[in-house]
Amino acid sequence: MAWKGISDAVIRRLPIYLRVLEEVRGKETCISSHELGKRAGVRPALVRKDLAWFGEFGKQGVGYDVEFLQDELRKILNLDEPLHMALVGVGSLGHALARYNWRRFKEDPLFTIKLVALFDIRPELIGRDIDDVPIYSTDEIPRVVPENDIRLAIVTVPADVAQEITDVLVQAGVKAILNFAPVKLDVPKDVQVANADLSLELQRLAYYIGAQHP
Amino acid sequence: MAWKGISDAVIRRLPIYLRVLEEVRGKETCISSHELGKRAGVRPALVRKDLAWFGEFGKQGVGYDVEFLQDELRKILNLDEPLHMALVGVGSLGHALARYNWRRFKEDPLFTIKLVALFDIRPELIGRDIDDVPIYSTDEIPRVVPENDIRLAIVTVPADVAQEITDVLVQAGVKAILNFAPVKLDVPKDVQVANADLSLELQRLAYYIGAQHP
DNA sequence: TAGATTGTTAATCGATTAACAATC
DNA sequence: TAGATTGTTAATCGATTAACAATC
Repeated sequence: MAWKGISDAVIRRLPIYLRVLEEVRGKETCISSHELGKRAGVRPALVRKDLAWFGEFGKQGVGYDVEFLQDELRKILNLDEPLHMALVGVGSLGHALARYNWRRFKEDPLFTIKLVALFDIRPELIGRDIDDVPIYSTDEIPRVVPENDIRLAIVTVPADVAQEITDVLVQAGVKAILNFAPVKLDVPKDVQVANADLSLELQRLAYYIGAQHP
Repeated sequence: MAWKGISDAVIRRLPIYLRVLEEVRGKETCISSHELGKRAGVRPALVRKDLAWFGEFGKQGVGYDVEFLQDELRKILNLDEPLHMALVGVGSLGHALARYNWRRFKEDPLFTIKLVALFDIRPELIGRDIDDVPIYSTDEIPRVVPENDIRLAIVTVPADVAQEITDVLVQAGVKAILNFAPVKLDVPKDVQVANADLSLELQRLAYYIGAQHP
């Protein structure tokens, strides 16, 4: 689905709501913005405002139908159909994430993000697979990405080649990147990057240590 | 060091500035807010405002002394002295992060966050080590954490035990947690949590796929 | 019906940006 | 000195919260 001009702050909360709905599903058929907010760590007014951007999903005096809202949120987030993902850089972190994602996908039928290709530069890895996901040469990105309709990629390559790999991925049609390399990636405006920069997070956390910060 | 009431939005940018300074160091002795901002992806006015919270580090007409500013930022972030960290949950992700962090620490003398203990529940792992960092039983957290002055922890345990482990860590004196488990952790106000929730990030990215979002 | 809860508007809060006097 | 750039104030922008009429 496609909405325009909705703030990323809103979009970030939708997957959190989705997680709460998944927890609640089966136990309750209906949930109020108050309850949903409490479990998500968000004020009820903000829950209602967030949802109202996309439609009128609730009933006054009652709340939101859990399954209905879940379906709607999944449509909004493009999680109602399989989404093909690649991972570039099968080092120890890449390897771990490949296995992690695969397990997630196997266990949860609602997790539609499917890892379909791995890429690495090392010849000894190419042609092998991890949990049935094949490892290709990075040279093959321009062929394999379009062929498999891959739109999403995880980047776990060393910092010094991250930009280069990103350019190739974007050129091949990737629209969103989860970046673990400690670099700010330059991408066209129609490509989204989420940074999972562990060093930055750890350095930030360090600030809150040592003193009695409230 | 201890400052009060400074927004987390500001703190999050300091490690980014620090990274830029590290890149520039040796090449330039001085850097302007304009140049620092350009490399960090932040407007110059905001760079100056961020730094001004902590002191007057610049010189009019000149800019900021690179090494001096680096030192100051490192003091502010508590990165001027070693900081001991633990990792709980030596699964494939935990294992990868343990190796990653260790390498980072070895290679970069300025990276002072030191991984000193690993914890897991599986008997076959206990007593072994990863790159010389010993694996203890999770039962040992209450003893090992204070003994090693561990203030920071990475949590890579399954979701259903993450809260329980967190409670034990906090009880033992941990002040900041980098959480990879897909759960919202409840902690006292004086403990900071940074979430590295990959599922949430991937689901967010999914939103930006499929339509021509600007 | 009476109580509860939505969707929405207006008020508040906080963060970013623009502008500029001070000064190196 | 003249040009450049800081630290800081005021203006703007955007996001959150509070309040409430509508209505199930």
